Amino acid sequence: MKNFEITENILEHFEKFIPLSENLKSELTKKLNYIVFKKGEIVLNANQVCTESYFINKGILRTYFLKDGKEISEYFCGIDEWVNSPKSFMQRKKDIYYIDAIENTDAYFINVNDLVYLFDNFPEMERYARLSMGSVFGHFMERITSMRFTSAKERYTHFQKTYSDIYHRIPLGMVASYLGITQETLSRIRAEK
Amino acid sequence: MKNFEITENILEHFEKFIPLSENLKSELTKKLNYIVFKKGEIVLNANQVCTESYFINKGILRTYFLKDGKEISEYFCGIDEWVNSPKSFMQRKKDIYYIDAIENTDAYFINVNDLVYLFDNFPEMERYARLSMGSVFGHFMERITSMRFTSAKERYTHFQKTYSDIYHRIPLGMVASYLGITQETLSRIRAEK
DNA sequence: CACAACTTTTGATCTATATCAAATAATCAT
DNA sequence: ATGATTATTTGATATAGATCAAAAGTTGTG
Repeated sequence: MKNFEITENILEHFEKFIPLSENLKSELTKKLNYIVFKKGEIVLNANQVCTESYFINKGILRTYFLKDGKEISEYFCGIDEWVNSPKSFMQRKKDIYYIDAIENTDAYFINVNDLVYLFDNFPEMERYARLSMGSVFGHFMERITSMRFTSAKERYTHFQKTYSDIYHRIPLGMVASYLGITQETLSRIRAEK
Repeated sequence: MKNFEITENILEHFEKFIPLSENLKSELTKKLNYIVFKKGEIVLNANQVCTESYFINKGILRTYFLKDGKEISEYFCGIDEWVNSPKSFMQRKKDIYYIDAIENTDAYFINVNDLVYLFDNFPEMERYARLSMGSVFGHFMERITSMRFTSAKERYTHFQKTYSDIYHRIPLGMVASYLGITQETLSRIRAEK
């Protein structure tokens, strides 16, 4: 039995991009499920197909991969953001990314088959996907620039800005690998001012 | 008078993602135009709204911006790729990016209003946009990783792979800024092996 | 609540790449 | 073609941030 109240904020999220017909609203409510993760819990393992996309209602999920046995954080997602392993989810392939919960996290999720069903039956969902993806694009470009031409300290400042609501809740080591610097360097940067 | 032969390869490109109805084919043919740029020519200036998206038929276009008076290459596009200033084009805002021609370049182009018309009237175009954007996503993620955790030499090798067909036609200085290293370092990397 | 297991900090080197400077080499316009 | 620009290479030094090592702090669990 689905709780309508629960799905309110995610529906509002869709409505930032497209108008929702009653029909689509009810289909979304049918296809979306709700799940709770405990801090530290693995949401997705590497080397398996990511069949669900998660929309965070509370908490933080992280995508990471292993390089020389160490966890490299790829990105963090907080409230009102979608998380999945992009290539894996869209192409139904295995990929290197893990997803885990940095905090106790509540999320909606939708299965890839149900999403495809929505794409096939509600063209406005295609528009939603195009527009919401577009808004992520700019962030990626900024990050690439940030990685190329700024000092460790500037990158940390930039990180604080782009993740202003959650940055203080993420452990230092994870932030360091996200920024492409060592923990020691990040610790010194934090210490200095 | 539109030359149908000219538009063949771009239509084939669309058909990699979506089936094209005769109707959509004819609309696309109507909305697409053709333009030729000479080597060195500016396609788009910074600080003005990018109203056209270019699909390259021959040659190379480059997106770059200025940092401390120096050109920083953002990306290069060769045959069968779309080029525009993403934020500017999608949000009709001014942005910092320039586009110029690295070689004599022939391209189709479409105006943003015509593209919106197509999105509004052909839902399959929304799907095309979603799918083709998705394929760029993976490249962005790889590049971010490449920037964070690899040496200058590895980055150059990665660059040669991702731009295997055009990398040797791009001047060294432009490649260096794309990789986030100095010309001197890149020159030494090239010299060594 | 105590001790084991992480996480963060601090300190001492080391190194890849930047920076500065100048010499060649390639390209372009007259 | 020929000199003027512009791009690339080569050399000498400087430095941000890595690496290695160990201490201090924090967190979670029986």
